[in-house]
Amino acid sequence: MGIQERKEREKERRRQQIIVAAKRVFSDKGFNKATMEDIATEAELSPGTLYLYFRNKEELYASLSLRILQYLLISLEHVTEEKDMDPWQKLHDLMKAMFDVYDFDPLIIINMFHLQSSETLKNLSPEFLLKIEELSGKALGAMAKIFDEGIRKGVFIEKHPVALADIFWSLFSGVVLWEASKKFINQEKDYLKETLETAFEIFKRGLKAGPGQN
Amino acid sequence: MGIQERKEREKERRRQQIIVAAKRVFSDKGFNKATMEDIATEAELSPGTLYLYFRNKEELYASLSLRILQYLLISLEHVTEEKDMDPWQKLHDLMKAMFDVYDFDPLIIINMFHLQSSETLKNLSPEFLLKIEELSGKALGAMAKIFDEGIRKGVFIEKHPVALADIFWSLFSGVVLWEASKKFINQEKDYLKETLETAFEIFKRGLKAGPGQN
Amino acid sequence: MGIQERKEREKERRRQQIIVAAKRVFSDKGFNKATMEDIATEAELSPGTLYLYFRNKEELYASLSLRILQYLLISLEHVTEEKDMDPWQKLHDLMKAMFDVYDFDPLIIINMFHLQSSETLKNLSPEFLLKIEELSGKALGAMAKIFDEGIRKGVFIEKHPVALADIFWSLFSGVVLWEASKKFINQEKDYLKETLETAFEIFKRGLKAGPGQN
Amino acid sequence: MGIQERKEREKERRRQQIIVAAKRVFSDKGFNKATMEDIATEAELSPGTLYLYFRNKEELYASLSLRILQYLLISLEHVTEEKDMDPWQKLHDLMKAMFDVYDFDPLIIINMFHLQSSETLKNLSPEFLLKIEELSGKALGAMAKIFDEGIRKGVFIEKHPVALADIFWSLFSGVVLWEASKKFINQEKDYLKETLETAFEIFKRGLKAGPGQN
DNA sequence: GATGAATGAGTATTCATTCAT
DNA sequence: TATGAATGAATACTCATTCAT
Repeated sequence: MGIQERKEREKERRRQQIIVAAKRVFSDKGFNKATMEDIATEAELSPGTLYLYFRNKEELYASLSLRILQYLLISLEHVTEEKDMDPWQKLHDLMKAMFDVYDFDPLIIINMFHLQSSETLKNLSPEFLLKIEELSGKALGAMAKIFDEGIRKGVFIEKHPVALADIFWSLFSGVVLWEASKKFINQEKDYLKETLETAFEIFKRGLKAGPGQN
Repeated sequence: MGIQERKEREKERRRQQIIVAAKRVFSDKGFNKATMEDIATEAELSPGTLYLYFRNKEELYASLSLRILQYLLISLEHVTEEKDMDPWQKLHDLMKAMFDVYDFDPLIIINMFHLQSSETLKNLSPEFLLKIEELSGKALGAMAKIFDEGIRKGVFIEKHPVALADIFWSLFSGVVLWEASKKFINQEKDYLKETLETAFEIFKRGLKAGPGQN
Repeated sequence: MGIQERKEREKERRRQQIIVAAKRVFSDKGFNKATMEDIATEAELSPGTLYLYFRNKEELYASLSLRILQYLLISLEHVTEEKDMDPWQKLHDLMKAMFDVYDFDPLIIINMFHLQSSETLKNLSPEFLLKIEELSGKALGAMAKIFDEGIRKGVFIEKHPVALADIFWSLFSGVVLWEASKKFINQEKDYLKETLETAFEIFKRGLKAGPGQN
Repeated sequence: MGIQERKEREKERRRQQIIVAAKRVFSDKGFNKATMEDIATEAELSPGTLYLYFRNKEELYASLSLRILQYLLISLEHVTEEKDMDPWQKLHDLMKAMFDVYDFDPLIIINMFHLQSSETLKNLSPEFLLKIEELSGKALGAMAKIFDEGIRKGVFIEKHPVALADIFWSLFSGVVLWEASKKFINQEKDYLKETLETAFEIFKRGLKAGPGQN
């Protein structure tokens, strides 16, 4: 049993080693230009070995996104676990969590949007899609819970909490993606965090219960 | 001269014929899985002919996005041309313009995100990047003008108009992309318009000048 | 008949126009890299027109060599026509003729060796091969005649005149080709004429009747 | 170390296996008509494997020439190594070495002229050009050394030894190329060796120090 | 005759994946 | 387990040639 476990841990270590290498290579070259040999070289392994740990290139790629989803989920659970906290404070923490996620790995966030693109999703194995669905479902659910509380307490605008979660996530990911592409077009400096803060402020203001306006 | 002109028009017709075919094929299979032969077949032309009108596959693909950007720009100019219109009304029209764009070609909007991805942008010819930069610059500029007016008239929150334009665009594109990917994960029905309306409402509320809140 | 003739002359003019353009393009890019469109553009004609005057690319290419062979033949006939001239003087004139040919078009001489390569010869139409055979046969024959005279008069070494002509031509073409390739390898200055002179001098000395040596 | 070495030898064996197949196919079809797939089939390998051993088609082709250059160089070194040998004897051995080279691979000599053509040289990688330059430089140098000795000993005509080496090589290669092309034009029998012998005899006679003649 | 738009066969090269060792 | 040599399917792109005008 101890041996079994040690083996399991060893295997997980290898997976991580590969994922770390893959992250570097994919971020550098993008999905198509990155070759399995590049990744193997970066991981100081042989190409064949990668296939002992990942079914194929697409799945290795998707694993990166899974990892950031897991990180996101943990961050979100920290927020939702808190009982009796003011909804505005929770929202504030949620926003902070998103910054954390971005800081954890800005490039892989971009990759995750690539993953979201229908082209990549089409080519994933059903099991993998299921995992992604599960994780992102949980993450969305955690967000929705926060919004739900705020609505029930009468401090957030009365909208469907799931829709609010969707919008919140869309706003975040939209800003990250847009700022990333702006860099290529205009070669601008990195205004992402400022823009994100403004975006979140507007979202917050718009979320506040009370008379709206047309 | 008449002949010159007719030829020019004929040539443009061919370009459109190819673009329409490419749109179908790319939307169906995604950039990588779509082959030039697929597109040629769809356009009822030979592969070689495609290269008489587009330098390469990437540029053909990018042309689709250029087309939607042009459509967007025209829609926006209709809005900005109106003199003496209430900023809220203009914002309302801007939002309507985005719906128009989406209705014009929902799938090609997805393609535009692929275009925005750094991997694609890296492989585009400088001239093309310039065109994209020019068009998206104009579009952003038109949006920024609307926000600028609202700020100067004291009805919009005092933020940098360019940042507001960025956020508005990010929100729109983020929602479209996210809803598109949700379809793959959850196979949900199409809530996009509802979500977009809610998103816009929140944005509008958050934009209103007056005391904000933390 | 006058019309017929004028047409014929007009047609020949076009052929020459194309040949001149082809010469420039082939010399610049080599056979494979040069495209029919390049040549058409250079000749200020359309690609289709080239095919009204030449069956295909190979034959257009071979026509260039035919032209230099014709030039060579004329030069040689000037030499052989002279009656009662000292064989050494004739040999001297023959060598001068080769310099002329080289000066007439150094690059196309290189092309002629390319033509001689089996790859190109394999792909030529039988009629064309026949023309080449005829012309080069005549040229070789003219040379052989010179050597024959020298042998009969007892001033040249007693060898088969055709073999001597072959060797003379081989020496000339070998030096030209070798010097041309040296330019690519060593980027040396152009020693061709000097080398050619030395080569001819040695040949002449070696040709002299009398006791040889092992 | 034993394993390392065995692998190295195995790799070299593969290279040779490919080169041998390439030689057959190129000789048969010429550079352009020969496809990488042809060669792979001939070598009983897959097309992809060729690229594990040669960067591209041009380099595979050039490798054939490199091989004959190496063979030539070794033959020449056998000659130059001999101390205190009569220059005429050395020249005789040099000529014999050229016959050896021709016998070693008559077809590949033809290929070497294709290699020498500027068109091919233009498309070679700098490293490869360097290798060719080095090898042919050494070979020419070895020849020049023989001529230099003969001149210094007063038995050869007083000309620049490098020029003599150039002429010797030009004569040899010119004869081989010309005889090869004659086969296509006249379908003659193979007089090459005879012609070559005569050519060498003339060269030798012309080389002898003493009064020349105009 | 001249055009030049359209053709479509032809191929070098890449790279994810496999499997004998 | 790990290797890495070998595979071979897959495809963008070119360009000689044709033919309707």
